[in-house]
Amino acid sequence: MAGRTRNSSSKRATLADVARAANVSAITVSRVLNHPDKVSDELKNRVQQAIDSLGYIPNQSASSLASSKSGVIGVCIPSLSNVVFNDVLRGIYQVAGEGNYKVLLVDTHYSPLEEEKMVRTLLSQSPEAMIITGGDQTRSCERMLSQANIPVVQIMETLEQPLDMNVGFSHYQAGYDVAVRLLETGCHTLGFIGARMDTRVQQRMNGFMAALQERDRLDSKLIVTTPQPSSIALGGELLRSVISASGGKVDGIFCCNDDLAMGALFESQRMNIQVPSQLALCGFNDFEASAYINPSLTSVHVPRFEMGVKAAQMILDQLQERVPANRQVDIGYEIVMRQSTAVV
Amino acid sequence: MAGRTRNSSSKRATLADVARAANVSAITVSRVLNHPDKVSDELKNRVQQAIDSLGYIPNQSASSLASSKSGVIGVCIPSLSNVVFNDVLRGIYQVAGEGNYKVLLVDTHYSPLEEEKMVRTLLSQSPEAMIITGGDQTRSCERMLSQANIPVVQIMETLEQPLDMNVGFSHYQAGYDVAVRLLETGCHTLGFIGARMDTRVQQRMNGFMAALQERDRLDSKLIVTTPQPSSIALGGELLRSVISASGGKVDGIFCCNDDLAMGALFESQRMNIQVPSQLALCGFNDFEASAYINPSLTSVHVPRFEMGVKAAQMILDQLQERVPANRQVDIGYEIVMRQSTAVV
DNA sequence: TTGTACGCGTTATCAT
DNA sequence: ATGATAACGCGTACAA
Repeated sequence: MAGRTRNSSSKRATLADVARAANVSAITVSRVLNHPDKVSDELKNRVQQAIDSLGYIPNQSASSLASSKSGVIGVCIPSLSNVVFNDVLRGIYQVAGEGNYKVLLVDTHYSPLEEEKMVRTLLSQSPEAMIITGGDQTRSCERMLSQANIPVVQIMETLEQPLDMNVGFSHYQAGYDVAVRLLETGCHTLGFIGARMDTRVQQRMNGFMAALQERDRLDSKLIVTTPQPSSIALGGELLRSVISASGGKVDGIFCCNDDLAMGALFESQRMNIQVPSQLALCGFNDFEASAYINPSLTSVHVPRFEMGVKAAQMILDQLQERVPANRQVDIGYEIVMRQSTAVV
Repeated sequence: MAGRTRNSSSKRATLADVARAANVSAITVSRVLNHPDKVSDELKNRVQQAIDSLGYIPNQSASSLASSKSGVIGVCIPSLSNVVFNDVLRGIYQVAGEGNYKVLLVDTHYSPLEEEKMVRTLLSQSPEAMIITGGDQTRSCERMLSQANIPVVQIMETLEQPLDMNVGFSHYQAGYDVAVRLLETGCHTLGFIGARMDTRVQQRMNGFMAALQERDRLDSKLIVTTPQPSSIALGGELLRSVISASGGKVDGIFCCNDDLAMGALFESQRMNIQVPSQLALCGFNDFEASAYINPSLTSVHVPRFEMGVKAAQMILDQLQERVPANRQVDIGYEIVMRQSTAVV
């Protein structure tokens, strides 16, 4: 009873309701909405009025079912808290929005099994395309994805064998390059601190270690990692570990991301260790703070927004049958040398 | 032709396909999926095998249409880049996931008009509930929301007249309290820097100014704002503005968020201004870095994750007909005094 | 416990 | 340019 007082408790208007109000057939209403050019101006006006007065909102489920077009792009990222994905998502949302696609976003918590479950959930929404992070899917997940027969873009890293399309860069090469650059600035004893250790962080570490190994500079005691999620606090802890492992001799550290690097920097300040004269620090991802902190932080800049944009564009191109120029894109990166590493 | 080579290009399996393969009726398959307890073990096994071998994934559009249950919660936030929403979203996703709800997330770019459009888009997906930021909706948006007849939670700030449910805190009171605390630490000339200036930032500013006004300490020249999006770089610029507007006399600044505060801190360091002895700084939102930076940053801590959790919980309670204990929750905040403000 | 018939709201197809 | 009819894939209601 009480609930019946507002007419808002009456059922949502349907195409048929609008059609009745406008004295036309349902399909005409549908056309006004989806192919306005195929309807005469007179009917268009009548229908539009009925739509407005009824507050009609199309039922996308019915539309999807009838047209097998959901207008949804599924997106899988490993973590909602990791700021790195903010920019990527922004790029995806921007392009998707422009193309009138909705984004269904899920968080896999860095777990391939959870990813598999989430992909199943996404696929049940009949997405027209998927964007998924990295290449670490379960077999079953890969199978679902390929059976879905929709465009799939794997992002964040370049893959040897993408499921379909791919936008990213080589974390291995980036790590390798960082080692080389740090050596060039005169570092002698290099360490690495890494948290979370997902496949991409591992690649950075592998590249870094390979470069050192090739030059006979690798001391694996100075490679300190933890599966814990990355944080500033952790950066401080890991810094202490490396310093003590090196007996105080480490003079350059590659931090697997800028959180860790900032933590290491703050901790250095507290320990009265001069950066960069006593200790060089290099981060990864180039957060905004890295450029402004004192001393400013050398970091690996990655065009994350552009990566999101590119991924979404490749999908739209594909969906609109414009064949995308490339099915695999290396978006690159740039090591930005700042005050936390010595001038060469 | 080429496209026909993989059987993956054949159509997605349906309930009927599974039913045929398992030699049962469609409804039985549906029951295995949704009410497994109502099916005999034998049939359950047969059906499950058919499901697995066909790689059947339910069509949520059809399900939504038939049951008018979409399993979707719509979420509106004003910005994907603003880190503040990460934690809130994490809370929402966690609780929603546990309740087997999917989240459809949209970004309104701080524009009520875009919000209205996005809400329309969300509603077309027949969400079972909505979470929306703040109370600054257009009339038309409010109407749609109430006509949708679903639980709606407005988050991030406490509202006088919520559309439905509400979780947040008083930004006005927080700003007021900051002024009081800064005065208590011995500041004489207080300024404010604010960016973006959405309604919540305005509330913080209003509260701050009111406290100063009441104590005859308000110098409106020292209230410096810009509609530009907040950033660390901007914090530095705004700091300079306030300092010059005050003729160098400002000795305490409330920054509308931690980005700005960090920018102000970094700039102070470059200008050789001692924090807090010459200048006290207080931020807002208490990012992780604020606790570790040197000097550590006084800031207003807000339980964002908890806010997201609470909002989602209120919705689940409502959807499961457990009447929620409260329809409006003040999640509170805490001013965390650190090194960037003097000890009292 | 299992099945049949029908409807959910929309669009595709084919007519007019 | 407009309309009638039949899907789309699933769940509800009821029947057996």
